[in-house]
Amino acid sequence: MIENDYMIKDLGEEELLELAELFKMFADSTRIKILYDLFDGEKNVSEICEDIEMNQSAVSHQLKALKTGKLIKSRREGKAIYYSLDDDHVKTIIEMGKEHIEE
Amino acid sequence: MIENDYMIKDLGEEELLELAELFKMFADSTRIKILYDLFDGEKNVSEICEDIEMNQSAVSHQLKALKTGKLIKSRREGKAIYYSLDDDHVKTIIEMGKEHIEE
DNA sequence: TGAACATATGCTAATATATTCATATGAATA
DNA sequence: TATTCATATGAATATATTAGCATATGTTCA
Repeated sequence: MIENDYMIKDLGEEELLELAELFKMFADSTRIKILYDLFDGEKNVSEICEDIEMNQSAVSHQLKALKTGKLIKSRREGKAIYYSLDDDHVKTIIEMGKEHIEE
Repeated sequence: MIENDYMIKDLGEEELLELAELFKMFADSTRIKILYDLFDGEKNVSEICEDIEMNQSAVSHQLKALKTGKLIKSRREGKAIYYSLDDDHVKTIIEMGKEHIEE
């Protein structure tokens, strides 16, 4: 075993840092509202703003964070840009969280 | 449907806020190291400090956060206090995150 | 090409969060 | 009961994060 002390199992320090980064994406109310809003499917920025009742700038900033975090993807259609979930795990992770708080 | 716009599905605003709070617990490297350390089972504060290489005060502060968030529980044994995971979902949630980053 | 629309982005102020230090608490034992 | 060991806690500081404003970019269409 040529691992660090607390890496006896599967995850090393780097992976744990990556995990923390991932969970940060879910750890903000604006971002989780956006993600949850996209459970429905693709939506453009204006739709998202209306749905979650946040202004365009705040939403755009968080969309960027989510995209950087690879949780959503985008495509342009004319003037609008449509966002959608980029990973099945997003739903699963939120579902797990949901089960936790429901107890 | 007497719900808000973006509450068409199962989760309302309050629950989404709660979810964000929950994911905050996993969104810090010190906390996730602690949680992962406890995958092994019960450990006291000193052991955790050694395992994750953080000083006692920082660890204690984060243990308190995790306990307030109901993710861990504690019991005293003499001078030492032993912490352990308080919920099966903790493992599941981390596992889901792990699967995400492994792709 | 220039106005109008949709979205992105740089900057800033407000706020939140984590770590550290110093010290307090609580339990064991000499 | 005084000391030591294990842990918790309050305060201060450093750092990160967020939202909002102003403006830039890219697209459509008259």
